Amino acid sequence: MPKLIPNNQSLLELAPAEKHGLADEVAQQLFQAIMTGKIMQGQRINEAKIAQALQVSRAPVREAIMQLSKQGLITRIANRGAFVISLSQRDVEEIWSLRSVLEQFAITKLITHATTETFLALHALVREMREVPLSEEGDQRLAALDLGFHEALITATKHTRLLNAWVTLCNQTQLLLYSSIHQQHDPAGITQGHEDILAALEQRDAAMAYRVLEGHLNASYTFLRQLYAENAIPQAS
Amino acid sequence: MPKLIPNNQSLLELAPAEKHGLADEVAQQLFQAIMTGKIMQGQRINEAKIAQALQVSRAPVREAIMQLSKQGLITRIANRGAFVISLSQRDVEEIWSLRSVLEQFAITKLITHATTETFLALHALVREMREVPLSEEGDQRLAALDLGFHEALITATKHTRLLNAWVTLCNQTQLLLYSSIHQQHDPAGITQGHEDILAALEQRDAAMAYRVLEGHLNASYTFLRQLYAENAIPQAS
DNA sequence: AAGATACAAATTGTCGACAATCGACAATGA
DNA sequence: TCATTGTCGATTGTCGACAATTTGTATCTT
Repeated sequence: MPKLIPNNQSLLELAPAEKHGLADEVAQQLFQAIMTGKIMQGQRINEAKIAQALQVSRAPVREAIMQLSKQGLITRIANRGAFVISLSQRDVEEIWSLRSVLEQFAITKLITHATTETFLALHALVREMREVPLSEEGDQRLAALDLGFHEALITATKHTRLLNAWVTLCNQTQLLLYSSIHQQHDPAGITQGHEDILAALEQRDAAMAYRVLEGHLNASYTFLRQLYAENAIPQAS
Repeated sequence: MPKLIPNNQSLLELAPAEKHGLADEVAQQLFQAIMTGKIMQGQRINEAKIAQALQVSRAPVREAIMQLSKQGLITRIANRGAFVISLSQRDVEEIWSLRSVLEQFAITKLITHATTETFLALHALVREMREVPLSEEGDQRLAALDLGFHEALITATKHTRLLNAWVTLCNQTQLLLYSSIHQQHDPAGITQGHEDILAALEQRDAAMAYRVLEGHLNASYTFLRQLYAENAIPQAS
């Protein structure tokens, strides 16, 4: 795959460890294209065109499409092709409600099992968030760090199935945030929310942690709901 | 695909609506082979051999393998092939803990949103369970109905992401039950558990429903733990 | 004998070509 | 005019062959 952008680092380290050669590179390219909005929600993905654009055969493209389908970003319909998922308001409700459940479960586990290394890592993330400048790129970075903090929570539980389920939701969350919103609604509030969650965890205060997490997630959810009300979520097809 | 068993009905109706021709048939065959223990836990899956056995090319076999990988039954490692998942005691703990979380979430939703049709369907399932005879086939059937009841709970929420996440866990649960256990440990207890859950739901008694569900899941979990202690879970490689 | 190296076999990854399928649109008939 | 049917083009599904990678084995070296 000669062409293409050299920038292959994913903002979050959610990339699977498995590497299937070309297919993975294609998958990353598609991933980026979807996340940055180059391929819009609901848009069809043509195997042949992608293959030609990336100078590979259709086989790795098919593989990449199936990978992304596994990650919840693409829907495949038999004999009709692959489409970037298109998220309705109802989908957003599903995503946030399930995320809430999964993250509460993570907190339950961490309340009793969190180690000092976990806290160290989380503190580092919070610190990093504070130093993000207030610009458009900064907001993008902040959104990534936001999800990164939540991912760190999930990862710390060392519950692989929990992580898998969550990552799917995370990808769909990212799709919403990256592709449509280029402006964070309350940077300080997000960072503060993380600090509160972390504090509650360190004090082993489950009830407090639940409450803060709930509020934290609800904030972004209501923000998105409003965007839908304003028809600010672009979609194709 | 000329050969192969005509019996294609899945016990549970978990088969995806998408049909990719040969690939789906191969997937079903593999699914059955894994579930019935013809292919053991941890065993490698050779694309060429499957292709030859089923008289198809490797392409649909690869597709089928990826489908099953998406469903959590197969692990793919780059350049090394696909393997049936092999479940350790820790994995079982993960599966049951996450199932518990997801099903509790389902119950939470149903407490407020369950319709009369939902209750009708659940009652029918319970009734069916009572009529299952006490034989080895009966036990297999009972295990299927058991999961079917839980699936009905999840489906009733109409939360597609919840269902997706749960189905993956359900497949892995089935793998354990079908492939290794041919004897139910407490048929009456299981049926009773379902009745209790249903009753609690109809009375809109959330606390009771949680308690019963928790106990119901814990019973099968401790049963499986014991099987592990007795080394009764066969695995290859 | 233990370890490293080079080769051979087996298996997956990729390719280009062909077949099957679906959707759109034109032709046909009432 | 509307509904039905048939054809065409575009796209996905399948195939067999080849390339790349890994694994196992035999050989060589110390």
